[in-house]
Amino acid sequence: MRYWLMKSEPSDVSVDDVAAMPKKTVNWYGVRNFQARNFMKDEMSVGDGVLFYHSSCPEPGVVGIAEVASAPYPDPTQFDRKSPYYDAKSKPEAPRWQHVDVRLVKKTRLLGLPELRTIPELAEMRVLQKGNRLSITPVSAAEWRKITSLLA
DNA sequence: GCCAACGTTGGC
DNA sequence: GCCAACGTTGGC
Repeated sequence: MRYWLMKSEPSDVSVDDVAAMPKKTVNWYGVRNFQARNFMKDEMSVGDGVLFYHSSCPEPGVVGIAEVASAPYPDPTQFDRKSPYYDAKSKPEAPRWQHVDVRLVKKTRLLGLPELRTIPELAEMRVLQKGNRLSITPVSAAEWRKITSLLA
């Protein structure tokens, strides 16, 4: 059992959007960074804990608790010529981009970036480091416990 | 809109 | 394999 923080732009897929989806589940499409992809492809397991994070918005921060809900499989947007995530270099017989499904367990209050920065136990979190851009980052068990306790 | 950080591309 | 140029991310 591992823990992850996954960023989504709410203008694309917000926590409320996921709450409204069948089974509160969304396929985590659009990741086009190899490091983030490798976390989904190689390191995630069904049932892993996920912090649902809103980025590139007026109030960035954690807005929900979710879980990994599938094994990795090819992101369909890579083959969709109309999608902004279309990748001409990816072939169906050798897909470049694998992703997982994510199921929202519960929407929480906003635990905003400024508040996250005030919590000493979270000082090492990847998402709080300067220059961090990675859209999926590992979260330690201690960080997970701290954050979920604040959101309980 | 700005800009720091950093991943990717492509010439050599 | 190096590295400059370029594009993107994402907070402010």
